[in-house]
Amino acid sequence: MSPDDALRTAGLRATRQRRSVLASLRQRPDAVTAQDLHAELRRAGEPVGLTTVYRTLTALADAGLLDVLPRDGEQAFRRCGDVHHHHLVCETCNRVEELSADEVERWVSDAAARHGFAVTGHRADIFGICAACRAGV
Amino acid sequence: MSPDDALRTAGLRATRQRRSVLASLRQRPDAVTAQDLHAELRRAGEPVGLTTVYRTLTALADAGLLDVLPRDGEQAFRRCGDVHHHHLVCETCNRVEELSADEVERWVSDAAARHGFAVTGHRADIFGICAACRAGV
DNA sequence: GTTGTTGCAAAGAATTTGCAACATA
DNA sequence: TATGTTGCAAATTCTTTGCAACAAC
Repeated sequence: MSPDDALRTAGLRATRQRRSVLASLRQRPDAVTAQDLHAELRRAGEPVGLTTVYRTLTALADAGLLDVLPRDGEQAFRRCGDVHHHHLVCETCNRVEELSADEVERWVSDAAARHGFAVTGHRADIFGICAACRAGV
Repeated sequence: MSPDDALRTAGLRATRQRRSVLASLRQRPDAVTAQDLHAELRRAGEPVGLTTVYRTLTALADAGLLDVLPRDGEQAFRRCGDVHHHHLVCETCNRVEELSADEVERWVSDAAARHGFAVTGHRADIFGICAACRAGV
């Protein structure tokens, strides 16, 4: 999905600021804070008001285009490709890898059905230490 | 695990305030905010300073006894029975049911091994609408 | 042109810290 | 008794809002 498509999906106009925010999010697989993203854009010479960063991230998260994670006292956002969230997270370098998982899909349907739930989404994260970090890189 | 054991595990002394916080957490399956927990304890006639609530929740989360979730702009905490987190969350009433799942355990090991990760933990959440909420209760 | 968006400054909340009195082991 | 804990008030963030200038459709 292109940045402009994403914005359309969220019912937002395509502005320079929002494109910058989306472009930055696309490049990073890990979660980022509004404060950090604001600082990063400023460093990159594409200044966007902190207020706008907050409003854009919140709007995208409301539209279901971003996941929200807690990150010591702050809210961190990360893009989520689709309705299914399967991640492998390194607790040392915070890098995130996407996973695909048929077993999980099946488990989700079965478990929800057993409990009488209508599924709207799911998330499966594995936390660990990646090979590079274990090697001390 | 008893409240006092939990505190010992976290390397904390057993005080009246911390026991109150833990007792309150035990009774609720859903996540709670430091602010809300503080108000609740005050209503229950077991006043604990807001500062202490924050410090206790943070310490327990650091010790791995609590999960931290984002809850619009605030951090919500919920107890997690063990290292495995499998929840069925109703997006309407926010009730949380615990799940067990062998399929998920297997998937976790396999996926991590394929990517060279050393697993430290995992989490699998299913979001949906529970039967009661769908019935309009 | 109409309506949505931006960003500043200010307000509002959440969370943390300093420190003296107090409780636990 | 030695050390960890509490809670108040103050200080620090993080996040939201009011509003006038500006940009997208």
